[in-house]
Amino acid sequence: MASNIKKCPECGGINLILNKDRGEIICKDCGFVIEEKMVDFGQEWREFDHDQADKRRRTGAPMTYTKFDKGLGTDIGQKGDVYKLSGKERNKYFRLRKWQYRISTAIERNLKLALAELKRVGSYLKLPKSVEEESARIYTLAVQRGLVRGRSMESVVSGALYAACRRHEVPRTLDELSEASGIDKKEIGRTYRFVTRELGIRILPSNPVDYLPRFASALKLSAETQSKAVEILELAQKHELTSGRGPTGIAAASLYVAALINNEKRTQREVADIAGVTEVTIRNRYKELLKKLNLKDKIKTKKE
DNA sequence: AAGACGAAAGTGGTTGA
DNA sequence: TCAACAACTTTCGTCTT
Repeated sequence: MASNIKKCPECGGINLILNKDRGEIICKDCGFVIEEKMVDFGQEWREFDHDQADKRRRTGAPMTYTKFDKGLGTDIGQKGDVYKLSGKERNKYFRLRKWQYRISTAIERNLKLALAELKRVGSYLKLPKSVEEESARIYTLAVQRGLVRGRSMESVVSGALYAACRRHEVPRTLDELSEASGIDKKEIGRTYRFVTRELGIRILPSNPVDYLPRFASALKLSAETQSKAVEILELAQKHELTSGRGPTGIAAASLYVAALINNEKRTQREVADIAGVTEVTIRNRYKELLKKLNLKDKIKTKKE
């Protein structure tokens, strides 16, 4: 705690004065300006009771796409002032209310359902909040563009989630999403492509490296093996072994090789199951890795 | 006996005419 | 729109440890 007390660097005094108006901290003893041009993040008003708080606060709850109206609901009022108006004006209000109701219910009812589903799948896959937000945004856009028509709501939700995962570099495989949402893998892939194309969302081809940590921990591999796998992967990318191949296959093969080198052998079967590819694919990638990267010697020396 | 390896045939998706 | 094609899977038989 003692180290937390600020001392004046000039004279060593501890009588520092915070001058909020000027944004400065000044040493009372020697007048040295320790910090200046500070930004005051506090509120500049005071609240003594709830009424005053309501009046003085200028912000509300944080805005979020995971609420169907981004957390900012506004209705055309029903009670109070309306009844002070008469005749025409009052009817106008009622008409507006009716229209707002009609417009909003169609889209919002859909959004409410979809976002509930989105959260369910998201939490099942243990996705970070940022990804949920992103996919909610994508879904909202899709609904507004009428892209859901003719497709099941669930599949579009899954597609949005998949896209969001990719963009945030926490890729989940289509299989995982399929399992979590109960939607056919092909269907998710289709809507994913459709939605991203229509919305002009640019997705980088997913990087095998992003899969490594998850696979590695699922296989209970050591951190060294994991970083070894990253090394191998980078080498592989230099030799252009990665383009055109499925990223999961490459990631799996790198892990498999890395495990061999570090004497943490896993069977091809185990690695394949977790990565969601077959042994054959791992074998093919594995073969290529050995050939191009001259890793054969390394494995042998370890074995001996 | 289990795991690794390889060949052959099948599948879904992309591409180019 | 259709055929060719590459990547990946499935299946199955053989080899190694």
